[in-house]
Amino acid sequence: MGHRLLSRCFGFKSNKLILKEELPQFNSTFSIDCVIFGFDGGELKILLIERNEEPFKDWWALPGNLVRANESLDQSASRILNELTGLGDIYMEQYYTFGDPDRHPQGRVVSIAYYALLRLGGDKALKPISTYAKQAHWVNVKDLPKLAFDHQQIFDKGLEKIKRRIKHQPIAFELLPEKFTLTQLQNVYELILGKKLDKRNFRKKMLSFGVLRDLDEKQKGVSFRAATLYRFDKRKYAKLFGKEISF
Amino acid sequence: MGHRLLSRCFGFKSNKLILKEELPQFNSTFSIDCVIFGFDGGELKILLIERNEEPFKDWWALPGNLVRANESLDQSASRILNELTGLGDIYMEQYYTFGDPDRHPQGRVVSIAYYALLRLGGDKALKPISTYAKQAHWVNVKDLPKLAFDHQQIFDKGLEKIKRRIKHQPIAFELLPEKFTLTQLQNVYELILGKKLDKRNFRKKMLSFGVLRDLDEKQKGVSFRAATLYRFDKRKYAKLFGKEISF
DNA sequence: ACATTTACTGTGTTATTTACACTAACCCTG
DNA sequence: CAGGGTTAGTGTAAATAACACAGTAAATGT
Repeated sequence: MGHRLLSRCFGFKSNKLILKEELPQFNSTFSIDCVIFGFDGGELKILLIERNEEPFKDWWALPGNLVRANESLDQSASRILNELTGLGDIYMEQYYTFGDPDRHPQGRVVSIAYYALLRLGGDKALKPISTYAKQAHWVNVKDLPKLAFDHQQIFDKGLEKIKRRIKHQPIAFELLPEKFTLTQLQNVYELILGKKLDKRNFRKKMLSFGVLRDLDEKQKGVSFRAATLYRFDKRKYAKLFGKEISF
Repeated sequence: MGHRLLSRCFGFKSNKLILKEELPQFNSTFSIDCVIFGFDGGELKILLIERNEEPFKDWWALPGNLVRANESLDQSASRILNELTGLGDIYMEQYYTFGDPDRHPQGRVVSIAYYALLRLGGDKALKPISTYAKQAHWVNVKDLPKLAFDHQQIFDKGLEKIKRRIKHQPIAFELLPEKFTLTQLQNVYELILGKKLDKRNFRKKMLSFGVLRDLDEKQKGVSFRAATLYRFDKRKYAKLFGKEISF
């Protein structure tokens, strides 16, 4: 068992009393919780599950799970997302770890939080749910139900993080289809930053970074003037090295 | 024991094979590692310990320890810092969690990383070291030895984080004494950002934020023209709400 | 053709950033 | 006490970025 090794390697004396007090591993574990943001062209949503197990049975919660013995934290987060959505190769980022001793009513569970960003195609089906959840739903971030555990806090911090990040990093594109219009891009910024932006200034600035490729192609299937489509050009972005995008 | 409860609450079936594969808590725990930055007026340093235990006996490492059963992560980080330096009420911030399955040779140890910022008075004695370390030293960040475990990676990420943070948040003052000169403040920015800044522009911008109080007092004990002393004014900073400092 | 809806465009004003070099004050030494 | 050494302290002009603001163009549907 691990405690002997661990106590030695961290220099604790092998006094059982001290061990019981100091070492948490007999009654603890770690999990991943994910704030999975999705954008469907109009609303910013996150994926919530309805729990089918105690504690917090029937409550809504962030998708999460225990970390397996042989997977890294990033792998674990990807797996959780994949198990729910069937998707892989999704942008995810670890942003904070929550570890209050009493955040979980049944033991010490330290939870490492990730956010994910993806685009919601109209037909994106969720995979069948595993036993611990009854169902999963995309919920508008402006209309969240009460959440289990400290998940409201985890969500709040996640939203705060992407607010900061979108100002300097090209993460908005993760929420959009490959081809998008400038208006859609502006929508993403406005939803995440929580404020209206001036259209002309937004377009001027965004184009000035030189990271968008004009596709010479128009939007289709809209009942009004079609907008031109753009694509985010990773090569051009890489060449910005040093210069920072800033909103 | 916790596994039963935990497996239930996360919806795993109580099948021992599955448990062994999926649940890590039998051979795992979590620790805190701290990048403790100190500024002595000239150099930016971090506190390293020389390990006295396997693995990595005799290597230099970041101060760290296991999290105790009843303390929060923040409390644990503060305790580790206090045990080494005797100091309390120090600025600390959690910034990333490292959890590769093989980052620790003797078991799964997920480590939550914190950075701390403090000023080094000339006479700041370190406390006697506990059994797991032979000694602790302040080491210039430009001259770090090879570090144990993945501690180089943990340090790198910590430095990266304070680089970002110092641009928008008033953390530089944590590294300085209460009364400081503008030149000292500029030194801190230059050391952390890793580049020279223009003196006149720096002073102009810094003063324009209106968060420094001119103390009508001069530096003492220098063998040249004495500079005026300033203090960071938290009240004035609080009133900036919304407006952001930016370098 | 007309109404409706969204795409698209430019300029003047103000604030911020940048680049840049000399004098002032103080200490120390001879 | 004069002069050398060292750091403190100061201003301006030019370039760039930020901001406020409104009307025409293009496509669709009736």
